Amino acid sequence: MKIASFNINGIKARVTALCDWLDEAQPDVVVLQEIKSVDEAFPRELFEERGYNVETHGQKSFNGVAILSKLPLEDVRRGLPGDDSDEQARWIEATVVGKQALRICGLYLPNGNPVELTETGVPVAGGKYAYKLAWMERLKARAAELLAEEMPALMAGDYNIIPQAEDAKRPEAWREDALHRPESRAAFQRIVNLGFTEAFRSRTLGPGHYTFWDYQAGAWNRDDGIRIDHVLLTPQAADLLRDCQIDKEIRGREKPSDHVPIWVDLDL
DNA sequence: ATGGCCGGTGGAACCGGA
Repeated sequence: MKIASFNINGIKARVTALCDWLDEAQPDVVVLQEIKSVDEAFPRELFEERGYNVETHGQKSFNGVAILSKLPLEDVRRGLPGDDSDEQARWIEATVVGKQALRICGLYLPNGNPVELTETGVPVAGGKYAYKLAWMERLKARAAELLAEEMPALMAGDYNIIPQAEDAKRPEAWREDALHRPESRAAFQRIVNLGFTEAFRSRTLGPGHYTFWDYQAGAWNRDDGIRIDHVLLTPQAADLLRDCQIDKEIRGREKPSDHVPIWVDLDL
């Protein structure tokens, strides 16, 4: 079963590029981020006519996540638990019903910039960096629940985290950035440390593997990228991992997203 | 980070992104 994650940066602008990639890559399941659309405006027919079941969790203008699945989806949940006042659409999960059930979580983790700190180095309450770190605490809590269920499950999406220096072409440029600051990396590592396997790094070592290239300053032409889209597997899912790849060439096409898909192949 | 952008909104600039 091939399961992909793709931050499309706006469904309206990405209809052609997304459908072309779906037709070629033939993923069984895709989690999408930044659909930037309300549920009613999402062009679900385009995917239904390709055999996908469609579940969305959108909002106007920003954020928004979705799941496309060729197999039936059950027990769909929208919104990351832990803060009822959080209005941002960044989390959707569902169970894919096949021979064996697989729980799939799609996430769009907050960017966190600009980083605002008090004189004592504490993130300013109400600021974007504090929101990012608080969101990651909620993610850790949900992640721990997932592990406790002891079933094949994964959390895939745009984590907006550069885990290690080798995950950026120019790591020094990101040292103080919300994507790579020590607090951000530590929060990501704490989640992995609960018992997850980071799919890509479990199979591919070394620098030069990226999932995002900025539209600005010729970043793509310089291969000035960062690796910020990740797939985290529970032990029961990690045991089924056959492959994990980044579809890099997508970035060089017409009207691309600034992210490219990452996918895993699981033996189920 | 950066020389250089892009998408959405709303119908011009501006916000948000990473």
